[in-house]
Amino acid sequence: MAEITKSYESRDIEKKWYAAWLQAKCFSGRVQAGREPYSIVIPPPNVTGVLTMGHVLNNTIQDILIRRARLEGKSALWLPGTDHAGIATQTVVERELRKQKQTRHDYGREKFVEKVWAWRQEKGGIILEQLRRLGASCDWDRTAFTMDPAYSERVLHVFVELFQRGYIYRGKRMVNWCPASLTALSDEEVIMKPVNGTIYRVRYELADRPGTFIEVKTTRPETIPGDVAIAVHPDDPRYTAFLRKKVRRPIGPAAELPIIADSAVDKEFGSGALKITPAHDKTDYEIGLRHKLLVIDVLNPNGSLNDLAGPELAGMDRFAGRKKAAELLKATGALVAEEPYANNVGYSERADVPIEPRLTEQWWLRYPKIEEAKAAVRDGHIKFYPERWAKVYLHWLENIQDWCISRQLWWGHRIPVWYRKGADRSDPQNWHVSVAGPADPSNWEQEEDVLDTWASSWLWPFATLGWPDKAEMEKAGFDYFYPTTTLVTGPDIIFFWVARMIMAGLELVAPAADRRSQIADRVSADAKSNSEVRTADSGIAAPTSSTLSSEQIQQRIPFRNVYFTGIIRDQQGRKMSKSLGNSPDPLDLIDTYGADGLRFGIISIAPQGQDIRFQEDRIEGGKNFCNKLWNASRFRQMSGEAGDNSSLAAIVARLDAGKFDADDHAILDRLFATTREVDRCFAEFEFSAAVQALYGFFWNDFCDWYVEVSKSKLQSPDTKANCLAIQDLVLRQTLLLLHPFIPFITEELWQLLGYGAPATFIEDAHLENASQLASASLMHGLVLDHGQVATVQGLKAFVSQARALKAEHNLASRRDVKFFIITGDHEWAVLSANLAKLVRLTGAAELVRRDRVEGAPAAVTTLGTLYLDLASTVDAGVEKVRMKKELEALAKHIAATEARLANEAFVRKAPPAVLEGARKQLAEQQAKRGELERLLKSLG
RNA sequence: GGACCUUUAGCUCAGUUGGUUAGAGCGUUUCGUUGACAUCGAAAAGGUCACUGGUUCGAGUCCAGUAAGGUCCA
Repeated sequence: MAEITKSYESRDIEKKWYAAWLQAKCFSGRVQAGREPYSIVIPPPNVTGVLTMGHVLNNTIQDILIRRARLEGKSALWLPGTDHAGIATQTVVERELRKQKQTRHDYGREKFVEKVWAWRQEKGGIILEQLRRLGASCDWDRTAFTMDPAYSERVLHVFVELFQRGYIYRGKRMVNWCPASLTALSDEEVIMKPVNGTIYRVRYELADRPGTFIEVKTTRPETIPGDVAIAVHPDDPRYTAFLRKKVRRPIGPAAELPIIADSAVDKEFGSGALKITPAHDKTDYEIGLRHKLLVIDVLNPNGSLNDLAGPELAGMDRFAGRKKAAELLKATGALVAEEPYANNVGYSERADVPIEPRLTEQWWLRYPKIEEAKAAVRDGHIKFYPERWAKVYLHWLENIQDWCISRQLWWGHRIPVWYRKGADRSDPQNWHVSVAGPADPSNWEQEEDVLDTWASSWLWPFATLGWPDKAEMEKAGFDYFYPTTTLVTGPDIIFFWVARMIMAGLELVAPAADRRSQIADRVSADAKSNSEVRTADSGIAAPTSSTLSSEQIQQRIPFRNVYFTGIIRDQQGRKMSKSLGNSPDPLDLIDTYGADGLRFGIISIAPQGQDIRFQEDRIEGGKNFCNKLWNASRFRQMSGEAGDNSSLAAIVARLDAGKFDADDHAILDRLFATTREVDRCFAEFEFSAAVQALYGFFWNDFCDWYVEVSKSKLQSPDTKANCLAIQDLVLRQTLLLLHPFIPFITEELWQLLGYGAPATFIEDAHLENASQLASASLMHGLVLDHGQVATVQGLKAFVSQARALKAEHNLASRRDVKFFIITGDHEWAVLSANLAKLVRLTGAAELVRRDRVEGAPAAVTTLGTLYLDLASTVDAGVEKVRMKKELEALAKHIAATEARLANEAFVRKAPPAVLEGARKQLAEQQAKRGELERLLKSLG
């Protein structure tokens, strides 16, 4: 067996083991009869993405779950991939073209898309490579991409299917238009931002009564050329006389605008009159519809003003146009005032420019299975961690709006709709909707728009598992792995992705049982539908008009648990972002601290459901922990020959129950308790608590105490073998418990210490839970004495007080000091049974029982009064001050405890255990006070 | 305007159904290289648990309100 080197060097070890795992196909998700499946689909990062701290956290958690599942004997699948990120990717490639003074139009659609593919081949998906550095144990052979031919076909199938089911329609409606990306956006892609702007008070002159005006307030004077009316509330007495009169449009092409009454007008806002510009405001558009008003669009798609805005404004950018419009209004005397105004403006999420409400033809989706989607979460078929996100989710579903799924982009899934050439596109008679396209393509032209990226990734959990093709599903193990077990993602995409996947699964996925009955149904029915996707062998669920049953919901949902991570912030609490440059590069962190160090560090600062303030020193702490683990293993290796380490049973067989002392009982008791605690943490998705429990156990209980007492036990041939067996038992279990968190170092140490069968990996071992551990040891006659934990606590406190006594007298480095102790027979029995360890741990020459000690510094412990043999050098004055201080603190505690016990209500109502505890405490405190007082007196 | 979250040591955070003297890591001070580890060890200092009121024998923990900061939705 190779020797463990003095310090842990992560780099080579990580490389070595990742390659070995890949070679052995450790990560491939296989259907294994008799094993419970555990599956996760990765939230597909953008193909343009690079690894951020958010990815590190998110993917580390997924890897932890997957690796733990493997150790528990489950058959685990972690399915990786990327999405094509329509706008982002197209923008990246267009930016490159712009450097050569070219646009996508110089290439044309087909050539441009080829260019994007070329970019993707060369540079896309870097992030998947980076995940390997982190140790992610994804089944890379299954790597999916939303633009893969097979995946694309599934996306189009779904479009056709939902179209046929009546969920998809085409319509001219107001959309959120991004003037930078030149495409429509869904409501979710619009971010409301508070903006400090200006509001303009503008007066419109009545056409038939010059000199009389009606005043409105607007933040957008550049749209006045698009005004078609002035609206007031029908019940507003100020304006009754004005109804049906006309005003002159103050700028832009001359026109007379009717004054109309509509109850949508807010009487309280401004003067109570509203200018109506149907092309550029959603409310105005609706008012316009009600009053059959014209729509005058004065903007070009890129946000500049067009000819309809009039010669003074035409060609100007909308913001320049706003200023110019204000000047024009001023010049004509129509501008009453400009006032500062704070309001919320919608911004494009990707391009970060204000969006324009714009009337365009788009494809819309009416969401399917909304009620079932609510029930799935409300009734606990899908569990959210932390739970509170369920409220956010349900609230969104309560107020859900149709989804604009078309995008005016070239990179994406082109909508599978063809229009008859030269015919009216708004008439469905002239449409052909299918995946394959029309039989006579020369008579048709395909829809130019592509689908929203989320309209492909909402199928991710099942489209990556071969759905809906029966043969592909079989190959991918669909019936075994679906519904997936857990989804790990950020709460920022709860609407974008999580909710939509749930609805998609509920509408579209036919689980095995359903598929069988569907086939039966279709055989009996005379197959009227000749739809290409409705084959009896398809995984697509048949359309249902009735509400899904609870059982159907359980089978169709895409995942059972959703874990929402926190958001990683910088020291000032700001979100980490590329533009702020406040995000460390995870790869640098891996270079500095190791992948394990980074993983351990990030998990230790990520409590469930809370945002995380990033601290590099915690990552350093992760590295230090790895080093500690390394060196404790090294100590084990240097302490003596490895016995039979090849299995838990072999190690347990080496335990000798007759040789157990208090420390042996206590460390195993703590090991079992820690195993239980980590179990609980996994059940409740509390990863940072698990890491803390493991850290505390390993560093404090094992290294600081058990390894130290081992140094005495190993000196004696009588206790050595048992002590080494205990160390092996603890190290073996600790490595298993830690492996999901820090996979590389645990694999290396597992191998170096010989805990596995030859040519196996740590993941081939089975992780025993606490009761399995206990029964394994019971088989060898070992019954753990829980009471010894308290004995060891007493010994620890004793050592600590002895050390403090030395430190207070500046003796930390001296080992020749002698301790005396005055104590009872029972206490002395405990002390003498552990004497060699105690002498070593306190750094003393010896510890001697005495009946009397005079004038020496002392400490009162539960095991007796401890004296430092320094009678000649001690400063009685300083000692007295120290003891008086201690007595003061003690007096306070005694008073508090006495008060509690004097309270009749407490004695009557408190549970017996609490009462007993308080009495015992009081007795101990009083005894200690008595002893301290005696010591003080003896100092004179 | 609605919903949710946060407020505990100098900093970043734990604190599970209320129950001994509220914990950890980092930082700070002092001491220490004795054969696992200086990526370490020992000791110490450091907290009116945001505020006010309530429930209770007992509140960091439960309830109500207030304040400050943050997130999402409209």
